[in-house]
Amino acid sequence: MTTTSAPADTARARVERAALELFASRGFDSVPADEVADAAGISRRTFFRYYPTKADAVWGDFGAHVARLDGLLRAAGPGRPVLATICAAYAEVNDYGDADLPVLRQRMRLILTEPALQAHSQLRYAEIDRVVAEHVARSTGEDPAGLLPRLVAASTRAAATTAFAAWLADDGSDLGRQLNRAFGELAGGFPGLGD
Amino acid sequence: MTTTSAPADTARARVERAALELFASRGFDSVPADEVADAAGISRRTFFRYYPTKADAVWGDFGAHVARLDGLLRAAGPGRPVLATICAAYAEVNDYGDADLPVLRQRMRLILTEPALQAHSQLRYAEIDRVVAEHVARSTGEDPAGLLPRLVAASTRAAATTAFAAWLADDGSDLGRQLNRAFGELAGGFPGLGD
DNA sequence: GAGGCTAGTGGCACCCAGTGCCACGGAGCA
DNA sequence: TGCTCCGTGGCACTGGGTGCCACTAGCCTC
Repeated sequence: MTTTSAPADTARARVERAALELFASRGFDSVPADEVADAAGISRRTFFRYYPTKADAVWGDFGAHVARLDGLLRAAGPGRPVLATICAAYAEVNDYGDADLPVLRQRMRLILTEPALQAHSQLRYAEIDRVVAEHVARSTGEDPAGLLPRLVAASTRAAATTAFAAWLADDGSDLGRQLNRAFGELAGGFPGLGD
Repeated sequence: MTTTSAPADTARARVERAALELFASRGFDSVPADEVADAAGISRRTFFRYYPTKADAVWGDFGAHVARLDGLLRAAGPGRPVLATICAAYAEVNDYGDADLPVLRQRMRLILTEPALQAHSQLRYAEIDRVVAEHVARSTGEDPAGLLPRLVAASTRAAATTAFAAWLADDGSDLGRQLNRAFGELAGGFPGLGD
């Protein structure tokens, strides 16, 4: 869940790199925003102009990420199997080159383990859920605020984050494979649980 | 998701009531902790001894809630259908008398709509997920940190919060019924989506 | 009953996230 | 040269959260 691999030595990118590095080595709560700003060569005030909260610096250009997901879902159009489409879209949006994987791991490790970032993530996930729920609504003709679209959005997102956690816990594994496994279980209604 | 109906005019309970009332009427961010403390007749310092964060005041005694869920799941024991057990446990833990429903609505409306509380909720949900994942692990003999237990915990929780949202949006509806609907869809693997 | 221990409380000072306001400086243009 | 405009930095302020200390009420012991 990040931006492209464009090296781009913009101030924004420097902030993001400094944030990941500092937070990963010393913990999110132990590094004041001032220090990240210093490391990136800007003032604290400017830091908060680039990223509205300290947590946002970890997420990079997440808006573009959501927009990309939205584009893929809209492109898939209705009529195709919904869960499979969502899974494929998640996989494609999170398909990074080998060079970018370490950064992705660092980012996701922070987001999944640091409590403050874990909390913040809910707000970001809500953006994803909105986009996914709209796709389900388009596919089924329901109201995006109805139970089914919301439920599909929330549980596919649960599948995605679980896949991320599993990928993170296993150094050798492939993210796409974990996503497929998780979505497979979900789509099957969890067979083997005895219901 | 709250404590029992015990009226209990303890300072803790007064804080909780004042918090719900003030936050509901003026918004979570617009009410400083000082004011909640004042309204409950205690100092700001003492407020933060009762509740470690301002957000926690909204949740009441959530630890007891989680403990109750854990107890129900352990009591159900392995061998029973897992999703059905989880659904029943969620339903039972959230089965309030008519007198307490308005408070529950107020609480859940805050948690589901106020961004700061939405973010904070993730930390609370993590406690639930832990308990549910352990139950799945007991039932299947897997590692609680494995993909399936985590996935079941995350997606059942997604079902539960979605059910809450639907219940909240529809004044007349019954929470238990919404939970059953959501869990039914989940357990069926979302038929009718064309996968 | 006096002294002492303890738990709950309040006050104070501090750190830090985030924000509004203003001042500065450089780029572009007339 | 003067103008505007934009990005930046500094400053001060609000508010969440915490560590520290002082006070008090109860309770226990001698």
